[in-house]
Amino acid sequence: MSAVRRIDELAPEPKKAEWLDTIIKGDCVAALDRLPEKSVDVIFADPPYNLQLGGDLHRPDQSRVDAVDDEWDQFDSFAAYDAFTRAWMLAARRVLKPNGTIWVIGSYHNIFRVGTVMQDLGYWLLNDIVWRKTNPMPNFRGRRFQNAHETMIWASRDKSSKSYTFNYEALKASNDDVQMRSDWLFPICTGKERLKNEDGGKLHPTQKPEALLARVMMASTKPGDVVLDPFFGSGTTGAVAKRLGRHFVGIERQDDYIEAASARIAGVEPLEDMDLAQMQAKRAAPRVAFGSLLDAGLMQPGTQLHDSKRRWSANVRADGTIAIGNEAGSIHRIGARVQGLEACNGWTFWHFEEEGSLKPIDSLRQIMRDNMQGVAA
Amino acid sequence: MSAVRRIDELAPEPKKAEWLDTIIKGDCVAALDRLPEKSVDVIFADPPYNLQLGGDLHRPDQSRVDAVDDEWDQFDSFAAYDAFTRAWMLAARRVLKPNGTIWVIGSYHNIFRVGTVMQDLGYWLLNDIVWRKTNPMPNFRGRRFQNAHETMIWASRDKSSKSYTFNYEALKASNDDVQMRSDWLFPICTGKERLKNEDGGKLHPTQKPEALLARVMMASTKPGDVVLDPFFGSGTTGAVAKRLGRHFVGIERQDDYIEAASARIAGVEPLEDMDLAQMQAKRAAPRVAFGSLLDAGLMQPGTQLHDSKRRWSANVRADGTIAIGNEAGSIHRIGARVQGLEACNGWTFWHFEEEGSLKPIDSLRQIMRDNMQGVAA
DNA sequence: CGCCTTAATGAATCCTAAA
DNA sequence: GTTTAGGATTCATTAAGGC
Repeated sequence: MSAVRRIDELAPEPKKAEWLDTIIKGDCVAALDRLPEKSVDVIFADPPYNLQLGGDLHRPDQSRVDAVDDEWDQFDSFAAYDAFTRAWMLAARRVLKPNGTIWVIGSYHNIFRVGTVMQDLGYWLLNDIVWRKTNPMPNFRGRRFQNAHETMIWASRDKSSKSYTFNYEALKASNDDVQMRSDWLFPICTGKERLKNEDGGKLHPTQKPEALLARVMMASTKPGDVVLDPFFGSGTTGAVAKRLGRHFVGIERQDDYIEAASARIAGVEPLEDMDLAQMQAKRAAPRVAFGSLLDAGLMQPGTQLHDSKRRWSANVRADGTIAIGNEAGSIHRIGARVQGLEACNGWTFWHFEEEGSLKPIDSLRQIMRDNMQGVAA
Repeated sequence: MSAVRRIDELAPEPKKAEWLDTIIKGDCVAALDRLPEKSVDVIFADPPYNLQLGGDLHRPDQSRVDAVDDEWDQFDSFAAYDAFTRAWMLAARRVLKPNGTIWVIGSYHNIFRVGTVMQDLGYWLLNDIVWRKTNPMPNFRGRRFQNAHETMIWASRDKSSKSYTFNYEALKASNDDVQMRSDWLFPICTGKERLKNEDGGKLHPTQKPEALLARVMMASTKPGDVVLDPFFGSGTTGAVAKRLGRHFVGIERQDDYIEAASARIAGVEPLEDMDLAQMQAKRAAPRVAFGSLLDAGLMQPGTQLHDSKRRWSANVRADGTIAIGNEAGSIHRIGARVQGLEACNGWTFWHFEEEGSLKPIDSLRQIMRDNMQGVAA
């Protein structure tokens, strides 16, 4: 059980080892401003949305808002919340790697303002995810629908960042081989998982279930990634990150939360590397050129290739192209041309004859890849 | 079958009989400005989503996705979209009765801006409702979660309006005697319900299902109420209003939509009063994904799975896949692979050890389903 | 007519490494 | 920064066509 370090005052330009897997005490904007730019892979944020933010609310003109003053009107309070949101989101964006992504969770009270600010700051929305609660609090007055969900926004740092982490294949495999949808079903955090205070009451009003964070991290991070939570609270982000072999950084203002989160995370046992291994994505598999099948002797020049229904046939040539009559080109281009399509995956389109039946040439590529295993790229 | 009147130029200060159950041609702000203030009970609005699509998108079979690229969905910037939204929402608010409510539907492209504008204008948000689609379009490139829902915002005119219509008891009775949640499950609009153009293609790119509108009206209107739709389109709001014994007003710019909506509504037969009560929600059998067993703590990463005769063993990984050596995949794919089969039901094939005997993992699925009782899948 | 196979399609911000 | 080319990617439902 390794203790969790706490940082009361982060030094300017700190080394990574100083802040990794720590909880930083303080205001989230001030702490974020001390962290190096482009240093975290994913941010998970559960910002407050009640307007009593302990005097931290400032109007856009920097005048301070008294959060319990009934006199300021609705517009003032929304503007103050927007300014607060803009401030921490801007600071968070500086810290995020160019291909990093951010998750923000909220309810209808604040999520629309959060989403608007995100778009205005240049974040590029990837999905909005609905957390459907199996056991939500009932509506007691019977004047509205039971508020049975919360909303998460998942966004990349920029419109142009395309290489963000998304473990599509693993998510699909874990979901009975159909792609993961934007609506997730989880129970709210109760029972032994819920941290209690000395009175036996709940320590934190909005502790999120670990299962929710686990799916977030399994979807959008790799083992060893750094996950930052600027509103650390009870430390769910840290606990799940540690269990899943990810690094965390938490920022939190309240001492009681920091203490509880530290103890909680210290008690977490990380999973074995073997259990954390990532399912190999096809698009990440080593590139195999069709010509290399000839080099390896798995395919001979002059072999006839056919599509699965033998509508078309092509001839393999010694230079790694295939030809139909006078037309020659890659397995992909010729496959596309015969079908009159823009594109075609030649590996799955073309087949060769073996023992009387047609087998896709992709099976030969698999043999190539198996042979390459253990050979440095 | 009563014809639907069309109004090309609404007179100033028109009598109610002039505009009730009509379709007004023109820009929605101009038309709204002609209607009397505080004259409609509920507004349902399906504004442009500002989709901001890039190039073409193709399905894996290379067919092209017919995208929403209509002129009315093009905006130069978020600011332009905000201005458009503020204008029509302000005009709509003048027309709404003090105890009236408004529904606005959108996706993550626009709904955050819509919600922000609503709050800024003084609308008081009552719920955000998630329309979960049973049959959404997949994500074809595997780069995001399948976008499987849209969001509706339900709001009253003012924070102070308390006497808005909400048929709590009727909804609860129609929902197996549990209160209606904020997540609703409906199929998208297809089949015979979908209006077609002369070419047999879809008449309108975003026609909403009648079931969705029916629940909206059953929840928030009384028979005889007036429902206004400022983006009338194919006239779903009018068709459902007429069927449910409510009045409608539609505003629409395009002649072809007005004509189709008129014919559609003229063919609607209003329900008998008696039948109005029994609008029932459809429930689906809950589908359980293997990964959700891990989420729920019923299965731990690192657990060994075996077939019933212990010929093969596999290791459960944290991402919800299982692995034998280097090969990882879903319970179904790995089960199929070890047997050399095309397919396999992993739920019945794989077992785990408990108290010395092997139990199928399907028994854990049953526990999940029991826990999920009452929550539509 | 029924049964089985194939095709079509829906509010979509949907690729990426190498040259 | 650009362009080029390899080659990876889909779920539920309706409707039409074949036999």
